[in-house]
Amino acid sequence: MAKSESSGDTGRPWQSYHTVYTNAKAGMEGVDKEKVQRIVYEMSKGSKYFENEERKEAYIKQKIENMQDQIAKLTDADISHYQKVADKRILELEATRDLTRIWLHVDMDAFYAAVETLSNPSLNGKPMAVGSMSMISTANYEARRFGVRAAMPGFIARKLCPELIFVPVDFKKYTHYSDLTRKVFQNYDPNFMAASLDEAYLDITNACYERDATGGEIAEELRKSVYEETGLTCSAGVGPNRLLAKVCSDINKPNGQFVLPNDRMAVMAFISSLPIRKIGGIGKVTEHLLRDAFGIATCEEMLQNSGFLCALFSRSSADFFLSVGLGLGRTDAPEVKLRKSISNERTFSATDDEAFLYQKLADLAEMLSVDMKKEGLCGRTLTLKLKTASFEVRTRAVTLQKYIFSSEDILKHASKLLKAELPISLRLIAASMGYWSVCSLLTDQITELWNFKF
Amino acid sequence: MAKSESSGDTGRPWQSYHTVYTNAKAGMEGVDKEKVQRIVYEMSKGSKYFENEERKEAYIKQKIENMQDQIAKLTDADISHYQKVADKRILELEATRDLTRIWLHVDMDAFYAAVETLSNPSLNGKPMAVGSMSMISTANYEARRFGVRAAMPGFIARKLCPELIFVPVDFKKYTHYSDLTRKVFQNYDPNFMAASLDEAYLDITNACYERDATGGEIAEELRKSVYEETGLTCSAGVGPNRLLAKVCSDINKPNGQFVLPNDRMAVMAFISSLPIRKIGGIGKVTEHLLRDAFGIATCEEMLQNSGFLCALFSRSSADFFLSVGLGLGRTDAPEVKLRKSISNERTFSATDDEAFLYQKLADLAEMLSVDMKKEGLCGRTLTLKLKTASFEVRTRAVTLQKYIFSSEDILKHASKLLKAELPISLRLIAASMGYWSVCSLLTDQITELWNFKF
DNA sequence: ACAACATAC
DNA sequence: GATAGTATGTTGT
DNA sequence: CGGCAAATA
DNA sequence: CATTTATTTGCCG
Ligand SMILES: Nc1ncnc2c1ncn2[C@H]1C[C@H](O)[C@@H](COP(=O)(O)OP(=O)(O)OP(=O)(O)O)O1
Ligand SMILES: Nc1ncnc2c1ncn2[C@H]1C[C@H](O)[C@@H](COP(=O)(O)OP(=O)(O)OP(=O)(O)O)O1
Ligand SMILES: [Mg+2]
Ligand SMILES: [Mg+2]
Ligand SMILES: [Mg+2]
Ligand SMILES: [Mg+2]
Repeated sequence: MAKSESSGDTGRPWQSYHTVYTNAKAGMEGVDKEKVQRIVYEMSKGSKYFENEERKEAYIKQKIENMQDQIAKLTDADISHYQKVADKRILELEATRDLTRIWLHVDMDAFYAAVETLSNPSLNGKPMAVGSMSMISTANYEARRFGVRAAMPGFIARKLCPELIFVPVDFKKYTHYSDLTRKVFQNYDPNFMAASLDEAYLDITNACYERDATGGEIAEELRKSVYEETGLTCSAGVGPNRLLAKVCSDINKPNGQFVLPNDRMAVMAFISSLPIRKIGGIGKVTEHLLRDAFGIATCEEMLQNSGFLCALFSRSSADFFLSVGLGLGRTDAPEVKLRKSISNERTFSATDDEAFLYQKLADLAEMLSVDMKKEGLCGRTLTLKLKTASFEVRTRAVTLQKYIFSSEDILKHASKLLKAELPISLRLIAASMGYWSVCSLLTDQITELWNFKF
Repeated sequence: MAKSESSGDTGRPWQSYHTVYTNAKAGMEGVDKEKVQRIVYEMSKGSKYFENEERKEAYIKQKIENMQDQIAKLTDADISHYQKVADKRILELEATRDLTRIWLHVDMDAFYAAVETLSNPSLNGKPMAVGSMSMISTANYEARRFGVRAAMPGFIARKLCPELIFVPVDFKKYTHYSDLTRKVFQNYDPNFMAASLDEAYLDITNACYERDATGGEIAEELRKSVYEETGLTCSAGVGPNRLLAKVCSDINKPNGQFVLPNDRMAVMAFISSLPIRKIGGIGKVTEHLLRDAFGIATCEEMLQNSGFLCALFSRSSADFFLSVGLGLGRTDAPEVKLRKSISNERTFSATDDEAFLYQKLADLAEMLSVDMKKEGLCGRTLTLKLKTASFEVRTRAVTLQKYIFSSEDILKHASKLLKAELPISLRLIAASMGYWSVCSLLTDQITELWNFKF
């Protein structure tokens, strides 16, 4: 037992430090991953952040071990029972398969960085990152060759690439260009679903029919049009559902596309050897958990372990894993969706100075109130989020009788929540409001009331 | 019964919340007391502090009712008995009246604030308070016009006066200026009695004789001299004893003086309509108690109720009340007085973290030990004072066989006292030492021992 | 309803 | 010297 | 002696 | 958000 899997003890400690940004991503092909990993580890080691990551890793390891124990405890009877459940469920899911729609996922290439390069063409060809010494939002492909990645702190990125140019984040620019891309998307699907500033899902079934074009042709045309309107390149994926389209858009990034035909065999072949981590919704923790507890690394292995998955996960999780194994995804028309929460947060250098913390909270309350007023929102649940000096995250919430939106009300209740945690040394505070069912949009009277103040 | 005194139920709840700083004081003449009272109430309402104040008020009310019951139970025989006791005692006290000495009480005007204004003349004319958002030690007269007062928390003061400037406490400055004033006092009475950093009692009988001057003239001269030496103004009261002199010094504050002649008729006239609260030693509770239980509001009413006072109070309290009615006070030469205790205390945000509380106690023990060494003191009674999260105050004491002074000894015994209270959530800890009769000054050997450390 | 996690951009 | 900000969904209590 | 309350600057 | 600190005195059990 102790003989196998003895890596980690043998003098390469960096191999066990995993971060979001030490992962495969488009543009990382020729990178010396070992070297990047080592530098990231050296720069992180000993920091409060690192220590917290270690605690988290230990917690996850524990969780995996618990799951292994549970698996070991399953009787043969259990196993055959859950296998039946799984098989039945697979049939039900299979029955929902819809190969009648053609979905396209489009994702801009190195979006913020590309926009900044348009604004300042002298950046062209040079390794560049958008963000600060503390945090990078994205990097262009030149920088990615050095291992520089979104979500990597700038000071580590600079170590990987000393000539790296830093450009501060400027949201106004990105929303402007985002709007331009969306004008293009509109032409192919008036009901397209924006997933973020730089990506969208389009149901191009009608577009293909109307223009008598294949999905691939539509994708070419759309990408060309986006480039003409914005000067920016993007990548596209075409497939029978949104989940697959998204996977496809990443395959030939940057400035490429990939089409998965609406054919069950093609889908199953595509899926079979696909690493589960490529699927949207499966992140670092789920990847490790499924690998270490079940030996699952590819999507087809989801199906091979379907009984165990049904035995150990909730209905909704098991359904998700099985549909991943089947290459299923949503094909339904996007519904109009209202936001469910609104928040803001700020990081500062850790302190237990209560006057300082209160002032931060007051600032957040004020900003939050302004944002709520801009959208005419009124909420009932207030959540205070705190990150301690040691990176531990806590949330504290209250649900009120009344719907509120003024900074005074927010501050009043948030203060109480904060007070209950004092004394405490913090590096971040967030204020968030939510829980408006429908009725909670600002009533006209209240709107008047605060308009009066302006 | 229910008809009279129905205030408090009728929508003005703030009228029943009394604090030390909602009281008459020099400089509060043009203040809208109702408004101040209301704001103080609004800012306090709902806090832990407020809730504790309510408990205390309820307790006092109970005490007053008990006293009323006792009064009601007095038989005619009791009454005439105690009246005789009182009359006799009044004669005895009257016999001690000494009109041969002239006492002067001098009290600096807005002392800390005035010193801070000397250090930073740009503060001149602006409302300013010395202290923090939690507690104000004093305020200048500009601030007092807004209702800002010593012992008022800063955050309430800011509500009363948004432009209020806060200056942190700086004791070194105040002792320096205090020393300067005392050099002046010395010239008028080499044995003057310092009552605090900013006030003193002087027996100016000799000074008047030597300079062939009246008390008023001496007071003028002294005040002028203090101003010349320090740049600070003060107020003075002159009278036949210390108690009266102190009352007088407040009458024409700031930068004023008042002389009460050494004449029995003048004293009785002065005393007659004087509110008892003006007398040093009669505070909020005694004022309410005497008013609500006996109907006593002025000093002369002390004499009119002398029988009841003797019936219901201890000998020493009754004597004090009667002498107040007679305008008597101490005229004897000040004896050298040794301090009887030495203590320090610290408030922090309430916690039940035992490691934290222990650390606080260790800090206090260390500070206390240092202070004791500075004065060469050694004590035998150690008192631990605790204030719970709900502002309840507790004290726990031990008297030891040995006299101690080292931080280790203090901590050792204080820890035991604290441990016995755990678990507990505290907002303040104090350590105090006392009980050295005479012998308790540091013996030479011990002195050597700790000198060795320096 | 609340709190902690996981995930994504 | 330095590890973000905004939003959503799931799980367990 | 020990605990609490009141008072003051 | 936030209601001090240091000392003395008196009462009660
Ligand atoms: N932690 C983060 N991870 C990814 N993107 C982030 C992050 N924080 C902010 N962003 C912003 C910057 C990106 O330009 C934008 C779009 O993200 P994403 O599409 O994942 O990467 P990208 O467009 O920069 O590069 P590419 O899509 O070519 O891999 O979102
Ligand atoms: N409650 C308190 N807590 C702490 N320090 C105080 C308190 N009250 C007064 N002090 C300090 C600050 C004062 O300047 C100093 C002298 O007090 P005091 O003579 O009563 O007031 P004052 O000198 O500030 O104004 P004035 O005498 O003009 O009314 O003692
Ligand atoms: Mg992108
Ligand atoms: Mg994207
Ligand atoms: Mg004074
Ligand atoms: Mg004074």
